[in-house]
Amino acid sequence: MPGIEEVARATGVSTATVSRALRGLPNVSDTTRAAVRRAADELGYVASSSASGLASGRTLALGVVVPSVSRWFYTQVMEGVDAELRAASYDMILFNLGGHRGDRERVFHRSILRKRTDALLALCLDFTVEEREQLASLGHPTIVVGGPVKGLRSVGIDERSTARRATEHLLSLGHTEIAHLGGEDEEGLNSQVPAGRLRGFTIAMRAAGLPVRPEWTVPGGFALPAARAAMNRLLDRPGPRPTAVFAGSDEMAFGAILAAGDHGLSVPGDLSVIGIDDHDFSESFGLTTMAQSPFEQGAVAARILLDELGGGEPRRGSVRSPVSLVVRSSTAPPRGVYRAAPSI
Amino acid sequence: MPGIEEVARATGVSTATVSRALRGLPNVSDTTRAAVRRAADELGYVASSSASGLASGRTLALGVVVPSVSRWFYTQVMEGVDAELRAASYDMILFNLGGHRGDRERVFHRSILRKRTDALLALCLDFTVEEREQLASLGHPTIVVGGPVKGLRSVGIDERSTARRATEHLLSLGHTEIAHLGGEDEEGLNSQVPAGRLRGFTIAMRAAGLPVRPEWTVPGGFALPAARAAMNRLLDRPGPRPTAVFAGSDEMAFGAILAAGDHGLSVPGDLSVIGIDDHDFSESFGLTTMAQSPFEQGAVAARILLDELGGGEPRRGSVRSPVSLVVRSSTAPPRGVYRAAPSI
DNA sequence: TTGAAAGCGGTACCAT
DNA sequence: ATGGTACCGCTTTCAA
Repeated sequence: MPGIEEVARATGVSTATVSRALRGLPNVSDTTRAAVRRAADELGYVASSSASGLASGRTLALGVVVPSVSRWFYTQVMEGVDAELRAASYDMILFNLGGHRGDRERVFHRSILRKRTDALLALCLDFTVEEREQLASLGHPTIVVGGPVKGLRSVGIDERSTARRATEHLLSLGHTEIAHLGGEDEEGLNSQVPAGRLRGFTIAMRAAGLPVRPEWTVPGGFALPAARAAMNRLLDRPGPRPTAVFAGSDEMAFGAILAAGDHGLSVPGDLSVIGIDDHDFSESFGLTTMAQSPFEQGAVAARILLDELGGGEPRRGSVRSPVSLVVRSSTAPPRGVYRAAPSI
Repeated sequence: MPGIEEVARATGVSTATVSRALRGLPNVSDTTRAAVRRAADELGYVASSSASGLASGRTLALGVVVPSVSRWFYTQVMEGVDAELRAASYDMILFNLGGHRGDRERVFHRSILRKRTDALLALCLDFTVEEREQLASLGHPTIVVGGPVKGLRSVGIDERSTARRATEHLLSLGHTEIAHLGGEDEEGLNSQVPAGRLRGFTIAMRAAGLPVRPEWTVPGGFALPAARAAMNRLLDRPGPRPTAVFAGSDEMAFGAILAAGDHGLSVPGDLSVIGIDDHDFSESFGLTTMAQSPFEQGAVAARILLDELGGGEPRRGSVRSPVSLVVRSSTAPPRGVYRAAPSI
């Protein structure tokens, strides 16, 4: 592990010139630069990030705060962020809250504030007032992906209109008995997301003059097993059953499809199911869904931060990421409703 | 963002004492330590990681090299690693190869070798000779999770015996016509994993006196859609069909189950399916599988590195992580085979 | 275009 | 138990 001095010695120039040459700064003759590069290569010299970080004040690292690392949405965002970081030669420091509310404070104090990063990207988190102040005091560019946070820029879809469009798809097929399988508020997670989706559902139902039945509005926990159980409980209820269900995420939609199977109901024959996400498995399951691209959202957010770090004007305001309806085979008109085939 | 000097000034002690007090080192009076702690808290002082890293030579960060971040196994390992790191107040630097072979060199050069980390944990990667030398020259403790690498310690399951046991489960049910849906060698990924699983399958079949039919030994790409397509092609073939399939991962097993459905075959009636992993979705799909715990593997590997960094004796040799057969509803005797119910 | 030298903000050794 | 003080390895003026 040679230091910069060795390279300087080998090249016969000063460490200042080595530093400049290696970082591509101007005012270094081509011949010198080439010689330095070669010497560095041969010696296997790589600058110490601690030393350059200390001296320059920039760490060339981005902090990413995630609620957990094992959910489709988060992994996709991370891939998107990472793709941008790689292109810019930035490293990624992963601050995983791992679902533990208690560790959250530690992550903030011991890690995020340690100046290990030049900027911060947070996923689907709500911040407390104190946390926001700490972030602000760091003076780092910050951005949020997935769910707006008061006082912070964000990149994400319009939760409400996405949910509304999903619901309208079911309505347009002729459904009127529609259940809502939603994500619940998880501690510390951004509650705007499930709330916005429920709101969009409600708006669509109201606009169609339909009631939102509380007993058909159930929390699905954002994960397959919980959603399946919740849907099974819903289907177990005496009385009429819904003919369609809007799930707040594709994973929950998978749960709904399985629950339908548990009850001997066919999809979409007896139950139409629509989700939000376009999960990697959705095509395989023939799930109709509102597709979003968390990869793109992560990439866009990372770009914004990198641009700012690169000296660009801070980009104010939030970015709305596009969504699109992907119709597959999990939605169809309810039994008894026949419509003319669309003309070609 | 106050520096250590401010804290020293506020407390009336030297920066040396502040440093000792805050890091919990001995030889600091209780009263002094308390005063320093309070002052630091009030001022919002947090040591700069660059500065302490430069001065101490330790970064309090662990590098984790992953082939990609969006696969179940990797995310689970990451969670396990992270749990240990949090407990030890270590940060995690994520080096994602993101599937790009070309970026791999950059990751190695620009990032891993930048001394940003104290130790390195790699997932399911094969290293080139050159890469191994670079790692060695870093002098950092290194470990691999998932698939043995020559010259490096590793934590992982016994691929071969796991596959053998999975196959034996099918054999014990009376199956003789068994297909193998395997992962293929992906560039830069550890080829030992799919190879070991295929080998274990072959061993079990041979031991049972059964042939391994090449046309029933198909690559499934380790992901659901590809596996489904591969299985569909297999089932499309004229002639006899397998009555069971051993999938090299649960995700591929899901693909096999869906492919069975595509062909109007019932699982396990017409086709038994077994996988390896115990994926989050496996219980929901009733998949029989050889369960492993990547979370645990990640945690164990991280512990080994942390112990070593903490001054413990380097732990030589590899760790075998346990697996267990979890029988669910995707496996049953082939049609026409009746066996006595097991006595209770 | 290049070099000299003063930090960057801590840590750790040596005194006291 | 505490303070003084050389560094740690690189970046960045300022001069030449």
